[in-house]
Amino acid sequence: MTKSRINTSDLLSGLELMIDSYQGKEQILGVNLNPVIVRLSCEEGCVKVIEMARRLGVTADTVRFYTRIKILNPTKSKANGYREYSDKDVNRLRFVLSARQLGFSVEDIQEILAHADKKKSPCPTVRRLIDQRLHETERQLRETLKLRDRMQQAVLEWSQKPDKAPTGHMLCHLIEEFTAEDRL
Amino acid sequence: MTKSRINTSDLLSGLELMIDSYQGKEQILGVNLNPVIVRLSCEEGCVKVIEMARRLGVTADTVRFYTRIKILNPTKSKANGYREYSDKDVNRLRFVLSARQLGFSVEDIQEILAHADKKKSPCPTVRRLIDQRLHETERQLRETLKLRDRMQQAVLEWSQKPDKAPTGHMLCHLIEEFTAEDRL
DNA sequence: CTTGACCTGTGTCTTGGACACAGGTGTAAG
DNA sequence: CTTACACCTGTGTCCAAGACACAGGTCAAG
Repeated sequence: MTKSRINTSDLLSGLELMIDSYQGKEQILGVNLNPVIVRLSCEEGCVKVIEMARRLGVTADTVRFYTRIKILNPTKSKANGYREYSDKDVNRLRFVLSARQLGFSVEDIQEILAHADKKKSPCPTVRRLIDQRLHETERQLRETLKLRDRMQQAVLEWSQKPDKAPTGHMLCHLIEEFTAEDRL
Repeated sequence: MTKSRINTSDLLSGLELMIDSYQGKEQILGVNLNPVIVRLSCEEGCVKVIEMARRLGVTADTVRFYTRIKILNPTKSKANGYREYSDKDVNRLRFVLSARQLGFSVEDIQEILAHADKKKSPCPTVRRLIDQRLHETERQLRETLKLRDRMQQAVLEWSQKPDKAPTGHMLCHLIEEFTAEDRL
């Protein structure tokens, strides 16, 4: 992210970003931005990996990852073999990231997208899956909570205790005495 | 765990378990159990993988795992190459499991044991590490809490909404409408 | 002798990317 | 034209803490 000088690509990126935020308001501005957009992209609605990542605030590796596992299916430039992501791909990735924010696993998302791609409503699947994931998250939450309480209790008790060297049957009295009294 | 018939090994296991719980109380019983214990074990204080696992309530794979990464260092029977765990190893594994319960990573535990094995007090390390892990656990807890709240909110809102088929620019209106209104 | 339980070492799988590497491409500057 | 550099490609490996698999050896009971 350290830019010592401004290059054309950066300028175009910034311009695209501005255009993004004005999309749907062309009539307000009194201009049609589409020609500009088209001029900016390499061929036709082409977005390459880094652009894609920047637009959605993730790393290029994340975009490559979702491409690798076929959640994203960009076309390939005949000229140089570069991946070309369409506006639909951008939307699709946005969807994937939203779903991840809701606790769906990547596998869940593949299942959901499989329904949507067959024009069938993914909603029943979505409702079923979030119930599962919510239960798991709640269990996870309870466990993490208990772990934190144990850890806090340990820190508290240990603050009253001195350091000691290990003995024949005691490796660390802090840990061993804590769990001993903890269990009973 | 399905035992259709009782074999010698099971009997011995049960006996050892009983003996375990009576350790240190031989004078009360008026008998010295040591000869019995020695008779039960294969050679001298030998405990094999499954015995080890059973005693501490973990799987044999866990015992093998800690052996593989050198946290446990059993001797090897010259006769058949079986690992032989000593009472010290049992203690050591108990320590490891206690430390895991307190949120230490396996790597942490290796560091702690390295100190103890050099007869140096592991306590300063233990205190430093639990501070780190506690902070991480608290961050984790906050994140899981936020995730759960998002998920609960989604389930709540979705209960009022119908299923819909995907459209050209909408893959699943539940997810996309939720995050759209969520972000603003 | 066979059966079945147990043992060994080694390798692979899990999540959601992150990182590395070898080699190709596009473009701006010297 | 060359060079430098940013970007692209595919592939492979890594993370944590075990779980699981597999091929082959060992041992006691029937």
